[in-house]
Amino acid sequence: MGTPGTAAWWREHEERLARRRPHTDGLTLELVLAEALALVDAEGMDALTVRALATRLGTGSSTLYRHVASRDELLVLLVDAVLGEVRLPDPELPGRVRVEQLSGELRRVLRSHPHVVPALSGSPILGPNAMRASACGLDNLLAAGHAPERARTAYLALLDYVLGSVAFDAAEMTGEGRPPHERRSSDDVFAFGLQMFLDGIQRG
Amino acid sequence: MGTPGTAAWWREHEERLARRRPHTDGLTLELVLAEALALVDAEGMDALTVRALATRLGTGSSTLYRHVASRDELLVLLVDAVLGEVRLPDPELPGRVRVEQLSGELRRVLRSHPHVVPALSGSPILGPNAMRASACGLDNLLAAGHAPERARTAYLALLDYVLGSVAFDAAEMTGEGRPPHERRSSDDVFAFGLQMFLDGIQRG
DNA sequence: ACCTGAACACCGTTCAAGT
DNA sequence: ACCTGAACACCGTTCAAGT
Repeated sequence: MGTPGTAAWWREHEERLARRRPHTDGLTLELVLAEALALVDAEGMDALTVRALATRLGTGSSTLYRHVASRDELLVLLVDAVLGEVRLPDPELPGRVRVEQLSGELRRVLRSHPHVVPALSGSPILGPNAMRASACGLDNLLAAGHAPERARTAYLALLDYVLGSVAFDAAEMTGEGRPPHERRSSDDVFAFGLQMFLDGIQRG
Repeated sequence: MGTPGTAAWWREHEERLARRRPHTDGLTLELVLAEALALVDAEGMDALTVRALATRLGTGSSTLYRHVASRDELLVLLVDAVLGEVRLPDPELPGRVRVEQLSGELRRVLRSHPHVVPALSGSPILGPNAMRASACGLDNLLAAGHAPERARTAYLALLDYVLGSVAFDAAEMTGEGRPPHERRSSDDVFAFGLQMFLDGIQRG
């Protein structure tokens, strides 16, 4: 079945979903993922054990393996479930505004599930919700007037920046141990970097 | 003793190192970390179990706890050990060149230990080697002519970008499943984003 | 005092036994 | 056929017993 998170794995996973038949236990993959996210949000990633999740769902751990092949697979699905919360910007807006809105929205969603963030760097981000946001991100840069080649490169660089700003929160040194006037809120840092990057590609 | 990776924890850790007395087993923290890094580089982060590391060092797992308080602490120390490989740029060079060189060097070092990268987002990055590179990064931007406030913000944004490019470029869509002419090497993407950002702050 | 074997309380995962 | 209790092979960590 391949490694969870790869493009080939996602293809097989979508197929499996398409031909799934209802389980006789009351569970669905959607319920499992919703409960997993609630558990991670409430108690952190270490608390997401197969056993703890099963208990919250009122079953034994082996039952969960009928919905998910492994804990790794669960994490991959969880990341894409979170990305499903991203709302795409109004396509009537100008390209640069859409770029700003989508970047901010991705950041907002990920920061609302902080314990999921470290899982982002564990495997590729190629699920359906990731691809949906990704296609939008590329479109926005094309709409902003960049040639396809350049738009793609800019999109990838921008994604690295947005994900980096969430994952590292400026490596936590925005503040700690410094006098208040030397602190930057991570929102300020993010907005600054985003503007500098967009200014850079605009005038290139 | 506090959570591994926080500023307070690092302070206590440095104190503890200063007043440590030699162990009668042949082990030192440095040896433990070197072996841990070799193990992670060779077999990945999951292979770094306390037991496996102990076996490689020719002891039992409980012996390691005389050098490291927990596996979490080991990971924090491992990240800083990797950052110790970063070579700082020649201070005679112009500011922008130094910014480019330090960014590229940080990226190079982290990519040479890919299995350590996910651990970067697990805790703050505040160890002595991190701080050394960090001070250099800020200096470079000051030398490039930016006011202190702006230099600090730009430094934090740039760090997010560099770390993001390392943590996520593997994790995504620079290529997989696309025709060759649509692929970008992640080095191209990184260099492009870096130039756009530096152009942006230069003309601001 | 220092070290460490053996034990404790977990964990992800499997599979034979139940329905 | 579907489900799942009980077991397997681990894991990080502790601590009493050894030197």
